Amino acid sequence: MALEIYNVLHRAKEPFEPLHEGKVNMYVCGPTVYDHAHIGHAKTYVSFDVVVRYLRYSGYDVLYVQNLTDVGHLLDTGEDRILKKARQTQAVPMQIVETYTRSYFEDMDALGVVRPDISPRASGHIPEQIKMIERLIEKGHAYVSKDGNVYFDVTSWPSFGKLSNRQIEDQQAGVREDVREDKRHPADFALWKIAEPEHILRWDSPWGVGYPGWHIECSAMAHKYLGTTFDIHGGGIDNIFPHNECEIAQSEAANDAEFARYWMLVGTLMVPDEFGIPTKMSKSLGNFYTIKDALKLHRPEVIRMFILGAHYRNPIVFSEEALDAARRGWERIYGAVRLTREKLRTAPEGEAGNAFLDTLEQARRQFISAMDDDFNAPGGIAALHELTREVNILLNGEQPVGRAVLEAIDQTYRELGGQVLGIVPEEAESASGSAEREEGLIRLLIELRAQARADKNFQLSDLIRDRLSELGITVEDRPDGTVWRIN
RNA sequence: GGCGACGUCGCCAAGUGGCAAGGCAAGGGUCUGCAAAACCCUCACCGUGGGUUCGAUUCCCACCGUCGCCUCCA
Repeated sequence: MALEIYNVLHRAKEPFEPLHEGKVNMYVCGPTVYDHAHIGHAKTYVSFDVVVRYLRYSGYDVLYVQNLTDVGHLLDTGEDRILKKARQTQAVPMQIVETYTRSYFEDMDALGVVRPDISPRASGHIPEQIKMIERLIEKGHAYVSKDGNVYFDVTSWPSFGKLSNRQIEDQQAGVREDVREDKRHPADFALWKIAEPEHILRWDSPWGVGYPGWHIECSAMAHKYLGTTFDIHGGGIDNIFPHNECEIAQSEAANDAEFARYWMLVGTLMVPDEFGIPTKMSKSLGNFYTIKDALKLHRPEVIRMFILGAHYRNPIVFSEEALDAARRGWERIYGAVRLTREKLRTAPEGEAGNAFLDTLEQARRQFISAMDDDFNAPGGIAALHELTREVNILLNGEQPVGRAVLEAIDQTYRELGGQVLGIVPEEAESASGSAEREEGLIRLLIELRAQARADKNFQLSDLIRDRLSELGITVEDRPDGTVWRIN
């Protein structure tokens, strides 16, 4: 079966057929860089990371663009998020942007999220945005208000609302309307705003000194780097309205062409509130848990395992217990990988045990069939778990296993668990000078302990094991020797 | 009020018109000097009520419940 994607645009799974064979152009809405990223962001970007990795694994040439919003994203009060943070910390706006952009990449790198090919910033694409706004005005889809702001005229675009299936007249008009608004229709949205004196993030434009609306950046930058029509647009489901909807309307109105062909939206990460009711994790609610904090307690692979344990479209509820369960499941898989690599150190040459290659092939097929089904990562992980049982049986059994088979096992884990899902580390632990020395010392202690065990001096052998355990090193005795790992 | 998603074993979570993956936890074994790990065994009739069908957890309707969005949020 070939790849199918659930297209939010049509609320159905559809065979994936890129515009240009073998090539995928993809855009994902990135973060607003005014604070550290939290694990809700991790869910979205790890999810799309796996999408990109799997597409590449499947042989597609992917161009992945993910923007950074650094201007125009306003608060209820009308204040720009970036400016507010700058005022609070007595910094200039671009310092804030730089600080949190670096923080964002630091977190994503730590989580093993492959960087987008292009990470365009809104503030770096003001001319492109102005140009698009001009086109919209020319075509009669936007107007300059009496206060000098430019708005998109939703009544000029009948298909407005097609992604979220909303009829503008059905919405409760004025629910959160700004009383100062000078729009023709409550649903009209800002393309360009005239800057108040204190609004120092400002640019010249045909309509006066001001700044772009939030939505126009994605349309302008997607157009610049991916063309008028591209394959996949991704983001969090919480931005389906108004943001994604506005992107579609203004892009299709300006370019006379379909915007994105497949829309993929990721379910929200929730966190229990004080009463235990799941609530969306968000910066504004203040109930967020930063990626940096999560990484202090958990390995990146475990955080990925937690996120990928549910299908990307579904919401997940965050808790330490859930992360803990993910950790145990991950340890099971990684334990088999480690055992494989340990055996590889001393494996005999040859094809012994090569009947196992069928099992590997079957696991790969199962994995691919899950991932081809709208990137069903939980199904992919299940395939890995089932493989892991077979690997454990093989490696703990009596039959000799040759190097060829061990290498094939390792390779399967590297590709499916490493390359695609990013939950299997490349190498055990890094081999820096001090790490090598540490490893040597641990092996020395294990040798001494083996001697103590041979002498039935269990008091000493247990002492060594206990003291190593206190240092975070677990020792396991196997029939063919002792293995160890750092917790 | 409108739009959308969801409700599957103690917990997490896939899935299918024809006897319900996987993980965690739990109980019982095997192995071990003792552990640990691993392996084996045990552990669900799919929110409620209707309907369609030879047959529904899977399709349709209603209801109950939960969440998201309705111009701050990945």
